[in-house]
Amino acid sequence: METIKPSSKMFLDIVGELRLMIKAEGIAVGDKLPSERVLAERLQVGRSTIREALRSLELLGLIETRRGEGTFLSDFKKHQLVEVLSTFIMQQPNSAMDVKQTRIIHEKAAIRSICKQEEKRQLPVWQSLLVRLEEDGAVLREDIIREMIVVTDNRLSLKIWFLLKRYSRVPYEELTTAAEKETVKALLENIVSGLEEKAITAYDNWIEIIEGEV
Amino acid sequence: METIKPSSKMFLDIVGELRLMIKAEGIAVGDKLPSERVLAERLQVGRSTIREALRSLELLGLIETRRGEGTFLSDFKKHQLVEVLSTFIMQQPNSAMDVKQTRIIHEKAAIRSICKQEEKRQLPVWQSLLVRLEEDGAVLREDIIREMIVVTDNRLSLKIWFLLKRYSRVPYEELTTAAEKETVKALLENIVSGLEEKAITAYDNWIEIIEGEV
DNA sequence: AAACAATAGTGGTCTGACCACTTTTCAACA
DNA sequence: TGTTGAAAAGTGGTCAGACCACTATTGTTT
Repeated sequence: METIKPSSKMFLDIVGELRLMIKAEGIAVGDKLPSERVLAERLQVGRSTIREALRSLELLGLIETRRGEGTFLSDFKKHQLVEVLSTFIMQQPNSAMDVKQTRIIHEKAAIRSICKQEEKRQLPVWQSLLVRLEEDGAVLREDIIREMIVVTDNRLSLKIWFLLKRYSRVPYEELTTAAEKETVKALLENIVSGLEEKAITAYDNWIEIIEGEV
Repeated sequence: METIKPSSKMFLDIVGELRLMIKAEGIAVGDKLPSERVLAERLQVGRSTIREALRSLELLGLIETRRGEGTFLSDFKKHQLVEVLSTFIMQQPNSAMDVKQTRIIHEKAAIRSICKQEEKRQLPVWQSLLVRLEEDGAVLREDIIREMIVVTDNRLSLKIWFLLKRYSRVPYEELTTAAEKETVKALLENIVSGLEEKAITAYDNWIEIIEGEV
C-alpha cells in the first residue's frame, strides 16, 4: 500500500500502521487481519518485522493468532497485559505486602459497591450463601469474595483480583472456626442490609481472623 | 542454560524465561540484559524468537533497547505503550468503563488509607498543595492523586494506577474552574482532618465535575 | 451426495546475511 | 609516556528464504 518513513524503530511504525489499517478498513473485533505475508508485502517490510509488531500486540491482548488460520482482532477482555505486568512486578521486593494490600483494596471496593446498589444487595446469592453457612458450612472463602467481585460487573477488577489471589498465598479455603462463620454471616447480612461501614468492619475482622491463622 | 519445553507459543515461554532469568541473576532496573544472540544461545531458540519476546516487552515498556548498546531493564515509565493501547481499546465501550471504575477504586482506596493514618495526614504535602491552590492555582489534577497514592506506599497499586491512567486518557490537567478548586480544597482539608467519609464525598464531587467537562 | 485425499494458505521457527551504531582494543604518533 | 585515532568486536534492526505444523479449501473418487 503506502511506503512508511523509517524511524528508529520500524516495528513501532508497523504497530501504528496496523492501527490505521484496522480503522480504515473497518476491521471489527473477531475479524481476520491480512496474513503476515500480505502485510509484509503491503507495508513493504520483511515478514519478521511484521511479526515483531504482531507479537507485541498479541502480548497486549489486542490480537489473537491461530496457527493455520490467521490473525484476528481480539476483544480486550483477554487482558493478557495485566498478567504479564504483574508477573514482572511481583518479583520485586516489598511486593508481598503490596499484593495483599492491593487485593484487599479490590475486595473492599466490591463490598462498598454492592452496598450502594439496592438491586445487587437483593440478589439471591447472598441468602443462598447464608443458608449454606448455617447448614453444612461447606463454603470456600474464595467463593464468597469472588461472587462479590463478579457481581460488581467489573471484569478488569475481577481479573486483577484473580491474579493477586494467585500470588498472595492466602488460605482461600473452607471456613473453619465458628467465630469465622459468625463474622462472615455478619458481613453478608450487613451487605444485604446495605450497611456499608458495618460490612467493612466485619470484613476487617474476617481478615484479622485469617491473618491470625498463619 | 536450560532447555525449555515448547508450548504452542514459544515466544510466550521466552517472556516467562526472561522473567525467571531476571530474577535469578538479580538484574535490576537500568541493568543490561544479555544480548539477543547470547539469549538465543542460552535458551536454545532462534534469534528471531528472542526478538519477538523482547519487542513485546519493549512495547509494554518493561525493557528499553538502544541500538549498538544493548537491552536494558526499564522501569516502564515510557509512554509509547499506552498511546497505542488507548487508541486501540477506547472503541470498546465496556472495557473503557471498567478501566475508569478500577482507576477510581485505587484512587478512593488511597484517600481512605491516608485518612486512617495520623502520620500521613500530617504530611506537609497537603498543606503545600492547599497553598498552591490558593495562590496561582498551577496544580495538576494528576499531581494531587499521584501524591496520594505515592503516600500510601503501595507500589503495586501505584503501578496499576499509572497504567489505568494512561489507558483512560482522562483530562488529568490543570484545575480549571473555581468550583473545582473549592472541591479539591475540601478534599484535601477533609483528608488532613481525617474525615474519611467527607473526603470521599468531596472526591465524588470532583469526579462529577471532571465528567461534566467532557 | 458424501467421503476422502491432495493442495493451498497460515502462523511458528530457524538460519544466515547485511546494515547502522556504539564500545572496546590497540597500535601509531607526538 | 601519554594521546589520539583507526580498526575490530559487539549489539540491535532488518531482510530473505527455507522448513514445519496445522487448517481450510478444493477436487476427485466412490
